Amino acid sequence: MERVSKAEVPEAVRQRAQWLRAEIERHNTAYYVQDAPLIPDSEFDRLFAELQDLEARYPQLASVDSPTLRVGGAPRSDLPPVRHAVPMLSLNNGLAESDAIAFDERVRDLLAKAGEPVETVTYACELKFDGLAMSLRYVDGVLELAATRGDGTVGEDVTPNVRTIRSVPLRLKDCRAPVVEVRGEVLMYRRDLDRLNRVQRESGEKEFANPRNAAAGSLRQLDARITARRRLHFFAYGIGQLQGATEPATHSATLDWLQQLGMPVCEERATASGADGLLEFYRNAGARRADLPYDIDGVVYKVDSLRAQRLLGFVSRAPRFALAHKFPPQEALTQVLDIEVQVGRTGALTPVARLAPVAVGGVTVTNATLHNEQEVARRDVRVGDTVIVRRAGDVIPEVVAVVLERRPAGAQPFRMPERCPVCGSAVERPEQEAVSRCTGGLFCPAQRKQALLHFAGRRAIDIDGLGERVVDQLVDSGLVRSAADLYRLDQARLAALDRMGHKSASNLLEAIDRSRGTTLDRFIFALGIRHVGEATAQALAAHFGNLKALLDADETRLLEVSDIGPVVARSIRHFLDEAHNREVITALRKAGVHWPETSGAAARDRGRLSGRTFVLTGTLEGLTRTEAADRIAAAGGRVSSSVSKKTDFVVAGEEAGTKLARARELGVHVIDEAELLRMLDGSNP
DNA sequence: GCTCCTCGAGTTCT
DNA sequence: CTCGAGGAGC
Repeated sequence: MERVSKAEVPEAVRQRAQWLRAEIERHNTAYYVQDAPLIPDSEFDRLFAELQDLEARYPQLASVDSPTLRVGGAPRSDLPPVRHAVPMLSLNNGLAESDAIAFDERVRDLLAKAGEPVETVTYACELKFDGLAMSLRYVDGVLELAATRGDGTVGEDVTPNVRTIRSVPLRLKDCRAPVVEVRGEVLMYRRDLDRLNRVQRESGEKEFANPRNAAAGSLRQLDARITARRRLHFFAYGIGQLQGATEPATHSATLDWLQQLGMPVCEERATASGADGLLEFYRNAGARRADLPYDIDGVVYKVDSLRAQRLLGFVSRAPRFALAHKFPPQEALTQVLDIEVQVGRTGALTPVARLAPVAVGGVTVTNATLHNEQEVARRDVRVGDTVIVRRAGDVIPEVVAVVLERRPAGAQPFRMPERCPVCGSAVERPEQEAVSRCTGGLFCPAQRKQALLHFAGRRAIDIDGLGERVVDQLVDSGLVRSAADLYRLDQARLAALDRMGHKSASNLLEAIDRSRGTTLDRFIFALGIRHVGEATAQALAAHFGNLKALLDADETRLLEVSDIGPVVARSIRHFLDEAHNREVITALRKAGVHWPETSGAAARDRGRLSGRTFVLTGTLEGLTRTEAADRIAAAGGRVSSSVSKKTDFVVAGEEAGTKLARARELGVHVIDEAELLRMLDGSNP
């Protein structure tokens, strides 16, 4: 045997630990004291985990003042402090499924060591809300004190504010216990946050980055009337101090009891057996996540038996009987490598942030739109900045905020170029409009390319295989200048292009040929007239019946079409008066593009769905959305894009989103795909 | 003149 | 999917 000297702590490690401590303290202050987090939770958790890991490997590093031994920061001074009778602890975190499995193993291990082995542990599973932890003290059944968690020992008195939350009972039902402290979470529903942020934006106040900050900011208002205007919710998930009553024997029974007392308890809870049960709950919650009206950042497992909980006890800052199993972060930090300006079909210039690739919510994000100049200015995003990127319930990533303190020296504010980055034409921004536009028109290659892509689009002329790559090549090589040129392409010239084999060339030619047979509304839509989208194109086609009537119509005639007003009429007339556009239309017809024509308003709705308005949402099984829309239209029905009182039916498929929710709100009839098919078949008009 | 309803346009990634 | 703005109805 040999004596092993105490492991030296390398200097680099010591310095890293010191830096981590300072950094964590700083963020704690920002988060708890200033209500203004500098970095996303996921980033904070990562720093915290790294420090914990270092301290575990080099125990000499652990000091009494290490932030790993504390729960949070100091309470803000302008609200009265409250000392919790029973401390409010935080939970250990896990991200991977293996963390849940390890948790279950550890629990069984410890219970066995404590002399009470259990084969399969029963757990109470709940959602982990993205809100603010709160303790409500009821004395003789009456709400007497409401306090935030603060640092876990001392929080802040926010009683007047909490009284304004409608779901918090001011008096418990049939409660004989002299003192009950209810622990739970205050949170804000997503739609209420959106509403609040709109108000903040309009009044020039700062917006809240997420529901938790909004809840915290709202609760800490010194004027409770402001809190009352912000719609907050409360869910109870446990008990602190309890006098004059015995706590039920299991955690799930405690929640039932709280519910009987009139406390709001989230219905999304269950008991689960063993690690498999935990993972099932986790996956289930993950799938339901987008449907919930509030944000959750994971789930919580607690050993259900209170007796077992007591045996397991606590480590320094968290109970051993509970685990917070988090979802992959929806927010991440990354760097803005560049801000590029894209040119759209109408010449609109859109600044886009090129980002260092970063994983958010399961995908790698490299781009995020910055919408327009005002938007960039509002967030003051600059090249070189470190930014918080979020992929919320929806799919499209957005830059939430800039981490100002990581801005490199000399970073320049973004300026919209005065000349189009593609064609060099002047850029104009009409007074009072948000978007800047390239004035180059079809002279600008970018606009020409976008116009071609629009023309070839699925909902327009529908040329399969004519994507961005091919259009780029066709335009750059000078083969194609307008949509009409597409119909003059031949095998030899196509195959001469890069990465265009014989097979794909003939496929494309075939698709172009197929597209010759179309309908008038698709043709009108394909032209890409400003302010004329699918619906307006359909209205025009139905009203005029043939192309000549449309070409000959003056503004007054156009105004007779429903849904067409002065702005749209002028835009159509302007487009059709342009010699170039007339030439392209003529050339297209000469090239054999054709459609059935009628003499005018003859084709009146006679279908069995005539007069009915439909809205499609979610993924249908047998039909694509486009097919369903076409068939409804063919039967005389109308397909609209948003749900309102005037909607007759909402057709909901899998993973239906906000439209379904709105339909329920308005009491609009919701049907499924099978029912739609029955209506189309006519068995049930 | 105000308000609600719809449509158009722009956008990400697999 | 969301925002902004055009259209229509009150």
